[in-house]
Amino acid sequence: MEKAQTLGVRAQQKEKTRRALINAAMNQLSAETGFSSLSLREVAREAGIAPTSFYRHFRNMDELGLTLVDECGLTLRQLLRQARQRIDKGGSIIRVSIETFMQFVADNTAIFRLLLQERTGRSREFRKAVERELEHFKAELIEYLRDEQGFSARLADLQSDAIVKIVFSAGADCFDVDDTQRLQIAEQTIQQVRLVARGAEATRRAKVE
Amino acid sequence: MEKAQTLGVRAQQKEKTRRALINAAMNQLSAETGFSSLSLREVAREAGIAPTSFYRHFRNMDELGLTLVDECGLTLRQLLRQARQRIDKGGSIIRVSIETFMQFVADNTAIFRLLLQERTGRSREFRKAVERELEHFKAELIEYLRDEQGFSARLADLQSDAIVKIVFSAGADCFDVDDTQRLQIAEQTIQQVRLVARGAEATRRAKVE
DNA sequence: GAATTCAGCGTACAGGTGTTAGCTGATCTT
DNA sequence: AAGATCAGCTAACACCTGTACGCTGAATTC
Repeated sequence: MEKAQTLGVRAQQKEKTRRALINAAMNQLSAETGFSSLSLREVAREAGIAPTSFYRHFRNMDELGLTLVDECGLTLRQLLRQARQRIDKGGSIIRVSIETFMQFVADNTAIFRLLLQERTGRSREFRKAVERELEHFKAELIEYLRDEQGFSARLADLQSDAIVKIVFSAGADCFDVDDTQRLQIAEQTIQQVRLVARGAEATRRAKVE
Repeated sequence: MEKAQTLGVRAQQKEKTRRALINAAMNQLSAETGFSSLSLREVAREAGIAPTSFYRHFRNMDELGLTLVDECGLTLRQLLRQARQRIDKGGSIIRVSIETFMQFVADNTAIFRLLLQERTGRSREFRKAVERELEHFKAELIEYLRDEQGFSARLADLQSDAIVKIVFSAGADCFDVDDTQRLQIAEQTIQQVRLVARGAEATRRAKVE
């Protein structure tokens, strides 16, 4: 709002319909259709503008899609960072992080599905974008494992990679599932991550001795 | 061939064009397009039949897609079973299985991508089908861990689930990658699976004492 | 206050889509 | 040998797609 005032009426309105387009795309994603079978015309229709006006905001649908991927990764990372600050007041970092993650998946199923789907689909550019997001998570995890837990660089990397794979994969399991089942999946994921952590711990000990 | 003789000329020819349709779909999948943006007409064209003749073989494109998913899972499982028989003559089961898996991904990128993609996409029916395939792998792994390695049911389940998640996720990392990088990924995956195994081992010991 | 910018619009086009209906002729059945 | 079956065909349909072109009028700039 504050920022919008300095933006001028024109730019303000433009930003508004840009958001409308993004929201429209997300809405249509929540349905059973994947992003690739989303149509420019339908998105424009739902956003309340003429099909041709779409081009005032994005060069094509792919550009919109990449924007969605970026936004999704960003909000998820912010959420997790907040969660980690919360645990400084006590609590298991594994538990809090995973529960936060699962809550995000439940709240933003459509967009998270986009993330997972485009990881393996469509253009190389899309896959790179998603991979970049996953790398962010991995990097933050590595930092934690090395600095706070004192793991070697190699072991921290190996561990982080495995954990990211497990957690995001578990996120995919939450799609056709109700709340109680989701909690079960979260619980199972927590245990699996602890399994990895324990394995890494054992490996470190074996190397030291 | 032997079976085909007893099938009659008509049914034989029908099976042939059915395969042509399946192959056509796989071919078009190898390109950058996901399954959802595959068209009945184009598939029929590549298979060398009229669009309308498609319906003599599948009720719609989804039915074709489900067939593809089933076939993919089947051949992959056969491959892994063969690999496991080979290791009875010595060799690490983890290494051989994962190397076989990675080789499959390299050889059948298109269809494996379908598997991963439809896991998170399109209709619920598709997701169920893929999930069923993943369950097959998990089940075989559980059996091995419980019977051969003596893990408890719960620990075998937890472990298998984590391993399947890691391995399939690693498969997705192989898409935009050359042979040497693929070998690196395989190596890393092997180490990660060993991490999980070591963690499970440590957990078992802790419980026993 | 005049000139410029530009978000959004309407029209139009060429091409693709899934699907229906009905025909043909080879294969199978009896 | 006669009749039934059925894989594959052509023609046609109603509809949706992305995008090019040029206009309008309000916001912005000078």
